Parts: sequence; structure tokens; C-alpha cells
Amino acid sequence: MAKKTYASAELAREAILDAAEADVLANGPSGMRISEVARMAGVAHPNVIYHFRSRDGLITAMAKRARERTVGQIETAISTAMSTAQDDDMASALSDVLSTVFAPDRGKMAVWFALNDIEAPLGSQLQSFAAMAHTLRENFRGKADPEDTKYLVLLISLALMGNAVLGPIYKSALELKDQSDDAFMRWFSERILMITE
Amino acid sequence: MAKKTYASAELAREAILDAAEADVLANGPSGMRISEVARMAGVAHPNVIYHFRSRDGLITAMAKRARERTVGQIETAISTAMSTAQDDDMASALSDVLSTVFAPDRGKMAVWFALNDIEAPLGSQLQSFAAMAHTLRENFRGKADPEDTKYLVLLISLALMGNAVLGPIYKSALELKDQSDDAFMRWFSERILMITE
DNA sequence: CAATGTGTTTACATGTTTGTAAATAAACCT
DNA sequence: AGGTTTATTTACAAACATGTAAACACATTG
Repeated sequence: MAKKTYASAELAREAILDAAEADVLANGPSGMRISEVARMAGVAHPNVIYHFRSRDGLITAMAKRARERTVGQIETAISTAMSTAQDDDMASALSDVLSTVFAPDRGKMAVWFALNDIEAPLGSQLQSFAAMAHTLRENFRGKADPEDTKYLVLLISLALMGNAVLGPIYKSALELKDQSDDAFMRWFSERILMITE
Repeated sequence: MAKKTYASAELAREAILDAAEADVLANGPSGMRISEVARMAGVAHPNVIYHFRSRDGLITAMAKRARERTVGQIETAISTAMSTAQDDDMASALSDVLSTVFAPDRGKMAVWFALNDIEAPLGSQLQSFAAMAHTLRENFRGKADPEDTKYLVLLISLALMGNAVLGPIYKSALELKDQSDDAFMRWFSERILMITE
């Protein structure tokens, strides 16, 4: 009795990828269990293997989908910001981009990937990200050193990746008054603008 | 024939912990395999269990040792810096502390721990770290907002943790001219001083 | 120097995980 | 409707990981 849970194979695959993503987010690539993924997706475990050939195939497919989705979201986030940013509220605009681009789950996933030597999102996008940042910077602040902008992009990326993983822990350890991501983004954006003076 | 590889049980334990640390650094807590640790330490796998009772016991002991070692190193690094720091070369002094405190391996380990919900080093030390930083700051720059110093310490911690994991990847993706940790530390230290103006 | 305790090994038991095989059901053609 | 392909399940096989048991070597000491 092979009853169907999903309308199409495509939907089943997506559901399995969703489950895999959740499992990896919680337990990392090495902690992901295909039976757990199957359970979460509501299918029998050989079905997962049927769709993705192997555990490794599942991880690869999951990473690929995450990468593609991320690239898309980054592009829209940046282009939105570039078209709406006003000189008088750069901090706000910047803060918005940052929260979007480096959402906690995405950051956590990127770190999991990096630690497990899996090609992560962002890496390949950073270069163009830096180029856009540099254009934006020179538009508002005049001539600047491209290398300096790269360092800036690097710092932002690293800090936000770190924030995704350790942010909550460290904020609580420091007993910060406002431990929300928003507060930190806001503070950070202001400092970034200070050092691009 | 139970031949001895190490002179004392204590040495065997240390060797096993070293191996466990290397394995966890490479594969994470969930990826660590007792037999692999045993192989690296040159003992049979039940010997590992004999010394640490279980896989979990091994991880716990390893984490504990790492925490204690870290706390010690942090304390000496900071006190050295505080006694030698000169007003005219703060950036250098700061940069030195940062590289010491957040060495790549330590950062990577902290991230592994955090992702696996294991109590990591630093967390409990951050508060006193922030207090020292604040004293130092007010000594050189006069009255400042303690909350702001906390954010600063947070940023530094997060960025350097991120650097330990993603630094090399991102630096290469950005095609930075100088991809050494030193260059980044130096640049970062200078910006930190800029925003504590 | 025998007895005991500690550290170590080999051999094994058990459970878990991945992956395969075969059967079965549904969808899709003609 | 019948046959083929696709998706799914149950049952099983094989590998691997953790942990236990028993035996064995070494050192200490009574």
C-alpha cells in the first residue's frame, strides 16, 4: 500500500529538501539522519534515497537549492536598497539590507557548510557585493580605496555570520539591555558609516 | 599483549584529548568518532571509553579542558597588553590581543560548540573582558557609555569568530591583496580605534 | 614473590544508519 | 482496459559505531 502524501514527485522532493534543511540547521551535515529527514517529510526513508540517490546527494541538492535561493534574495535586497536609499537615512537602509541578507538561519547554514567544507552561498557573490558597495560608497562619499571597501564588506560578512551563530549567546553573556538583532544591526550600521567617513 | 604507548595514564588521557580535539576541530562533535580518536592517539578504542566512560564523557572532558586553557590564555594576553600598551601605538597592542585571544582554532572550536549546544569558552569571560575594555577605554578616551563598549566587544568577538571559520574563504573570494590574518587584524584594530573616538 | 589494582587489548554484543531488493500502488499512455 | 513508467512502501543486508566482557600485562606493595 504505497499511499501518496504529496501531489507530485516534485512536491515530495521539495518537502524532503525542506526537512533536510531543518535537520542540517539543527544538527549539521554530519548530524543529519536520512531517517529523520524522511520522518519529518512524512515518507519512508528509502523514498529519500530514491529521489536523491544517497545521503550525500541529498546534502548536495539541499546546499545547491539554498545557494540559489540566497543569491536571488541577495540580488533583490541590494537592488531595492540601491533604488530607495536616501542620503539622510543611510543607516536605516544599510541596516535593512544587512538583516535581510544575513538572516540568522542563512548565516547559521553558511557556517555549517563552511565547517564541513561544503560550498556555501555568498562566497561567489561577495565580489559583486563589494563592487556594488564601492559604487554606492563613492556616490555618497566621493573617491575611496577599493581595497578598503573590500575589508569593510569582509568585516560586515564575518560579523553577521558570527552573529547568526554566537550572537544570542554573547549578547546574553554581556547582559546587553536590548538583545534584539535589530538593535545590534542599528548600532553596527552607524559605526560602519562612521568609518566610511 | 597490552603494550604501553604512554608512560602514564595521565599522558594517555592527554593524548586522547588532543586527538579528540583535532577530530572535533575537523569534523565537529557529531562527526567525532571514538575509533578515529583512538587511532590518532595510538590506542585501542575501548581504552578511550575506559578513560572517559563514554563518547559524551570524552566530548565533555575535551570541552572542559579547552575552556580552562582558553581562560588562562585570555587572562595573560589581556594583562600583558594592559601593562605594555602605549597611547601612541594602541592599534598594535589591540591587534596583538585580538590575534592571541581569537586564534583560528579557538574560534572554530567555539563555533562548533555553539552550533552543537555545548558550553563554549569565552561566553562567561565576556563580561569581565568588557569591563576591562571599558576601563582601558575611559583611561585613554575619557568618559564613555558602558553599553557602547559592550557592543564593541560584541562586534569584535563576532567578527573574529566569523573570521576563524569563514575568513580564509571570504578573503579569497574577495581577492584581497593581503589575505593574512595579520592584515585584517591591523585594519580592524584601526577602525575600532576610529569608532571609539 | 605473590596478590592486587590499574591500564590495555581482543573479541563480542547491540543498536543504528545507509543503502538494496522486491513488491505494490498510482498515474499515464495508447 | 492493459501495459509501462514512476513513486512509494516493506523487508532485508551490510557496514559501522558504541559500549561490554574477559583476558592479559605491568607496576606496586604487603
